[in-house]
Order: sequence, then structure tokens, then C-alpha cells
Amino acid sequence: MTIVLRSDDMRRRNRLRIIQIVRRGGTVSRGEIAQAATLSPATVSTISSELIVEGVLIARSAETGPSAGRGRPSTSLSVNPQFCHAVLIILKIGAVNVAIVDYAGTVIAREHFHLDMANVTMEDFRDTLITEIRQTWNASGLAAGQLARISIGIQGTTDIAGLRLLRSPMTPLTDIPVAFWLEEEFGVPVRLANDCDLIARALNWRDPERYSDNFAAILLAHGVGMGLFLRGQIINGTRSSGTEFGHMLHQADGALCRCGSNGCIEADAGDYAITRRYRGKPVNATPQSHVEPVEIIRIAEAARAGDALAAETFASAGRALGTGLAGIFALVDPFRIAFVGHGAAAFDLMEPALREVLKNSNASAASNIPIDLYVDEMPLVFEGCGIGALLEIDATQADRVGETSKP
Amino acid sequence: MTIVLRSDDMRRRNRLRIIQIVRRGGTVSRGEIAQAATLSPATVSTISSELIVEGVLIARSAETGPSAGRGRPSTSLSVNPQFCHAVLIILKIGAVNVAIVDYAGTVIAREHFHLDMANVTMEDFRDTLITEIRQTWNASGLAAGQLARISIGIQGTTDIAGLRLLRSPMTPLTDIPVAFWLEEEFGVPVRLANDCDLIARALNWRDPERYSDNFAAILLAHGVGMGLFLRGQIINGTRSSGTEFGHMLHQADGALCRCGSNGCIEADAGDYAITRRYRGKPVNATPQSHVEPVEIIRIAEAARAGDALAAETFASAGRALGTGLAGIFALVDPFRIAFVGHGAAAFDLMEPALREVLKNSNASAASNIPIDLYVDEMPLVFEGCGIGALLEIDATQADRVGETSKP
DNA sequence: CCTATTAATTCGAGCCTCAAAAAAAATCGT
DNA sequence: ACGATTTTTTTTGAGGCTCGAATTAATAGG
Repeated sequence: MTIVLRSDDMRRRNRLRIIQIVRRGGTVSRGEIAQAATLSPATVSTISSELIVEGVLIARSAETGPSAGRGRPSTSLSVNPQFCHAVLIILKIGAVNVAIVDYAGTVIAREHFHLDMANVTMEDFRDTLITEIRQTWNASGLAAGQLARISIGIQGTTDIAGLRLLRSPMTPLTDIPVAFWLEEEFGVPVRLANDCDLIARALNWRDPERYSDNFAAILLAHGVGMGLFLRGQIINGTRSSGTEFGHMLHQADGALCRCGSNGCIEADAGDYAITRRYRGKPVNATPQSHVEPVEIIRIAEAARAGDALAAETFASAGRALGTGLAGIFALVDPFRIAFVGHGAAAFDLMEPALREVLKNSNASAASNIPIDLYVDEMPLVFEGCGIGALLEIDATQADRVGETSKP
Repeated sequence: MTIVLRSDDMRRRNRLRIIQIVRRGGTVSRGEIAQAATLSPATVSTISSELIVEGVLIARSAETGPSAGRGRPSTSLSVNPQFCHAVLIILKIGAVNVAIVDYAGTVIAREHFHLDMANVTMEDFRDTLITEIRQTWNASGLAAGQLARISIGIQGTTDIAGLRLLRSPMTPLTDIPVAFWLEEEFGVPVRLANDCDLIARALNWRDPERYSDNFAAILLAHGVGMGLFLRGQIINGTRSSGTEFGHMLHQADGALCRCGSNGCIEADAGDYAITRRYRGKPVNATPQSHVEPVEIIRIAEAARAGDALAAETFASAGRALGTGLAGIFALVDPFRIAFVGHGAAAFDLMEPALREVLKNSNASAASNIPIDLYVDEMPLVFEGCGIGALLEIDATQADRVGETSKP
């Protein structure tokens, strides 16, 4: 009865630790959990049976099959897929992707809608979102109580709490209270996150060896964005989210950027910058509002076929990116970079110039940082959005300590 | 007897919390501690009497004097100055400052030695340091067992653990294992830290309201350095310490920097950059190795008296600083800056240009960030070094839970 | 069918925090 | 002067939590 507020801290943290070990491991025995969490078997036994009663975990008894030797076989624990579900929404230019994942992360449903955010009112946007979520949810046949959370990935910056979409290249609307709308409508926590942050989170989850403490994911698309991990934590603004890497100044009085400034990295490395330069337009020409990814690929092919202007265009992009990175590497030591998005398909053309700039910078050791490429960004954005939602649910559930006795 | 390794986590953290509340408060009653720590009076009573037995805290009984009304008067607790002492060392160009502080932070002794680090061997450096520490310690009359820690502030970068001085503008030596030397000699933990980080730490300690989660201290001296706090934590390299703000590139093919690169912020804003430009030398001229601070002050006075070249020199420095800051503010939202060092005495001359650059950057909201000035950096470096050492000792002491029963 | 072996649970001890009660140490009022 | 009042601190007992050790469960091998 007495709700102890502080001293259950230990139990809360151990609950979370166990949930996350199981989530990462997929199916693990109690003994393995004990080892991974450096807890005693006794404690793991107590907590995990609580979590099973709560429905968070399930024991998949003798599924091991052909047994593994003598002795009592271990029973594997897994996250219970049916515990709850999350709705994921990825807003892209012109499109809304809605997905439903179960508590184990499996995609249950997925819908694609068209939406021209460039020409839409606040009210329409709100109503459209709600309608499309409802439609997807209803089609899935899940009960309303099964919805635990809504997570949204967007291009643009949100407030630090992830409740409002402050501004986005997708729309002239600003300060859109998306999370409030949906929380009111669906009665569950709703959070927005920047797509680049989600990509970084996905990489961190997929391959924690490679993408652990310090790394960045750079999205090369129409614009240039960055998701940055330092010391294992996503770094974003102090008042708003999103590291605006694309808008770091790399050249005074440089090319004209979408944002109205001159000399942003994006203004030399974004899609519109590539086409602008390749078509011989002046660097101050108004940026195109949209470029088909194919065009970039085509220009890359031209460059590889010996087109000097195309080659120089990508080299210029590489220098812009390198200059920006050099600036960051002056503040924190060089780290691994993942280039993501269709621009990554042309990275071979940017790489020499990029590394050359790094080599000539103060942090010349940065010139041989490891770089990985992921051309298709959508799977990563989805995955990051999903894992983010699930980890938040885990934390919520870990907090609900001592509720086993009731139901 | 059974040394519990994990489950004492709670007690350990509460011990630390109490020590730090007392350290910050100076003299606080148990009741006030309970409130500040959101612990019950019972717990505070137990822990604080333990800490008194250990000698960490002392009860200063009825020192309140003329009483404060009815009821049992509260007894104030303070950090016990005699609990232990720390040696602080600040290495400046040509000089070694050694100080001894007691556990309450009071400076007990302070010595100043000359040392030309530019022309010294590893062995000489080691022997000199040890001799000077010994000399200062012996003169203080303290017992050997009273030494708990040695903290060292330096210009330059250290490894992430603060054990080695990787490189410093003060000396051609590199990778100097300073901490190992002194730990071996004195048998206590030794840590090195970058002077700018120490300045930032000092500001954070002095005025946590103003300098809390996100701010930077920028040292304007011969070079330009930065101590950066993000989310309440010092940010420095992932493999080495020190944010090399001064070596961020702000202009491709710009002025020649000490480091050999071109276009570093320092190469337009450091002392040597000011004198170089004011004396009409080309921006590629080899940097002076030392500039008397008075010279900078004199050039500033000339600028204020109407000297156009002097004014432009400082404006140029302001632009360099502004460009660097704009880059950082693209990654994390704008925050408060403290300019420290004799360069801050000329900040009025740099400010318009600096704010102008910020205003024209993508993060134009950054143009009115609050800026504070501290012309004399040494008190801040010392304070930061001292509080850093004491907080580390606190943490060590908090770990020694359950040792009350023995002595 | 019994034994060896490994996994998981149960049990009791030892900490830790907390609320409530008790003790301590002042002032106030008559 | 001295008990009543007030405020702070300590003591006491209860309830949680984790852990080691003992116990129970579940399998393979002979």
C-alpha cells in the first residue's frame, strides 16, 4: 500500500536491466540473465517471475529441441510479443508511413499514405494523422488497450521533449503540437524524433560493437542531417532536437542554402546542390525544392564514366562534408561515420576529397576514420523508431514495480 | 565481513549525496540535508553520524550564536578541513604553481617556481615536479598521510583518463606519463586536466544557476581553448581530453596557426594573431612563440582611441570566434559563453563582429547569447583544479561504505 | 530405475530506508 | 524558577531488496 518513492530504485533498475537483456538477447535463460546482469540467480528468479506474471516476458519452455546435454534444461525467456503494441509513423516528403509493431519488435502492419505537407493546414494535418492511425490500427484487429505508445520520425527539429515539431523542410507550418494532438486522441505517450537520430539509434541497436559510444550517422539526401552519439548518448540541441550538421558553415559567402544562409554544408552536399552545380547554375541559384534520387545516381554514373564536372561536383560535396567533420573532430576526437541515404551511393566520388580535407586539418589523424555506407535509409529510420518506442515502454514498465500483487 | 559489492549502491550514493550537499552548503543542519537530498531525517542521521566518525564531516555544535527562536537548535555540519589535503599544480608557460588545499577547499600553502618546459628532458621534468611538490608539502608541516590526491591543470591535451600529457604548446615533449610518475612517488591518485576544462568546472561550481547544463568557457590567451559543458557534463575528446576549439577551421586557406594548419580560429584570435596582424605582417608569418599580455591591452587601447587597423584586428578575431561558435550552435542550441583570460579585456572590440557573424548564421537566434567576461583566468583555473580534486576525493570516500566499525 | 548433473526456486540473513515514537535541547510564559 | 512548548535529532520497528546456501525440478546416461 505504501508507495515507496525512492528506495525501490534498485528494484526498478534491476527490472529494467533484465527486460533489456532479454530484449537484446531475444531468448535467454535465467542463468544467462544472471550472468549478464551480474545479479544472483535468486534475484533474477524473483524478478523474472514477476515480469512473467505481468505479461512482459514469457517462458518458452522446452523449445530448445534436441537438448543440450545432461541436467535440467534451461527455460528460455523472451519478450512477450502480445504484451502491447506501438504505432510508428515516419513522415517523409509527400508521404506518411504508418506501422504497428508488437512488443517484440515484429512489424504487424504497415500502411502508406500520400500527404502533401507543403500545402496543408494545422487542422488538416492533425485530422489526417489521426484518421490514418485509426485506419491502420483498426485494420490490424488489435484491441484498443493494446496500444502503448506512438513514436514519430520526421525530418526537422522538435523541441527537446519530442512533443512539438518546431520546423521541418517538409512544411511551412511551425511549432506543430503533434504529440499533444495524438496523446489527447489516443491516450498514450507520443514522441517525435529526428530521422537522423533514429538512424543512429538503429545502428547502435543493430551493431553495438561497431556503433557504441561515439559515432555519427550522416544522412545524405535532399538535405544533410546528422545523428550524433557521444559517450553512448544521442547529442542534440539543448532546447531543441537535431544536430543541424547540414547547416554548419563551411565556407564564408559560399553557396546558397535552402535555409537562406550561404556556405552551409548542405548547400554543397545536398541533392539540390549537386544538381545545381552539375547543371552549371550559379551557386546562388535558388535551390530546387525536390530532386529525384535517380538524378543523383545518374550524375554519379557520369562522374565514374569520366565526366569532369560531375566528378568535381561530388568532390566539392566531399570537401564540404570533410570541413564540417573536421570542425567536430576538433572538439571531440575522430570517430566512426555512417553515411546513409541515396547520397551514400555516390560516396566513392566524395571520399577522396573528404579524406583529403581531414588530412589537412588540425586533426589529421581523422583522415582514416572508418566509414560505412547504407544507401537505403528507410529500414534504419523504421528500426530506430521502433526500438526507441520499445525501449521507452520498457522503462515505463520497469517503473511499475510492485504491481504484481493486484491483477 | 562479507564485502557486498553491488547492493550497497544505494548507501554509497546517499553518502556521496550528503557529502556534496554539505560541501556546497558550507554549513548545513541535518534537517536541511534531509530536505535537499529528499531523504528521511532518520537516514540522514545515520549516515551523517557515520561520516562524522570517519572524520569526513564535523559537527559544529552551538556556533549559531544568538539562536534562532524556540526549539532544539540545529547543529551545523561541515566538511572537516583536516580530513585530508590535496596538492594542486598549475603548469603555465615558464612556471609551476603548487598549492595545498585542505578538505574544505581552503588554500593552505602556495608556491611559485620557474620552469622552462620548452627546454627540459623527461627526467628533469619529472624530478623537478617531485622536488617542488615535496618542498611545498614539507614546508606546510603536514603529515605524509594527510595527502589524498594530486590534481594538475595544464595547457594541452591529456589522455581520456587524465594520466598522460599527450601534447602541450608549452613543451616539445609528448606523451608524458606525469600521473604515473607522481602516483609512484607519492602513492595517491594523480590526475591531469586541461586548463579550460578547469575554468568551466570552476564556473559551474561558483555559480551553478548561471553555469549549469550547457555553457562554454573560452580562454583567450596566446592560444584559444574551450571548456564545454553539455547536459551538465564536461565534453571532451573520446580518446583524449580537451576540446580544441582554437583549431576549428573557420576559413579555408586562412592565417597560419601555431599548429601548422591554416585558417584555425586561433590563427585569427590568439595573442600572436593579434600582434601579427596589427604589426602588418602577412597572415602566413610564423607565429611568435610568446606575446606579453600587455601588448594586447595596448593594441586594444589603440583601437578604442580610433586606430582603424587595431579595430579591424579585433573585429577579425571576433569573426573567427563567431564562426567557430556558429558551427557549434548548429550542432547544439546556443548557450551561454564565458570569455576568460586577458583577451577578454578586449572583448568589447570583438563583440560586434562576433554577434554579427552569429546573426548571419543559420542559428541566428544565437546572436544574443549571454556572454560573461573574466579577465583573470588563474583564480578560475585554481578553483576548478581544487574543486575537481575534492569532488574526486568525496567520491572515493563515499565508496568506502561500511568501514565505520573498524577504526 | 537409479544416479549424476544442471537449472531454478525457496529460505533466512543482512542491509538499507522510512515512518513513527522517543529523546534532547532550547525558549516562552507565568 | 520551572513546567509547557517547540524544534531538531536519534532510536525503534517494519518492510523491501539482494544474496548465499539449501532445496527442488528436470533431464541424460548407465
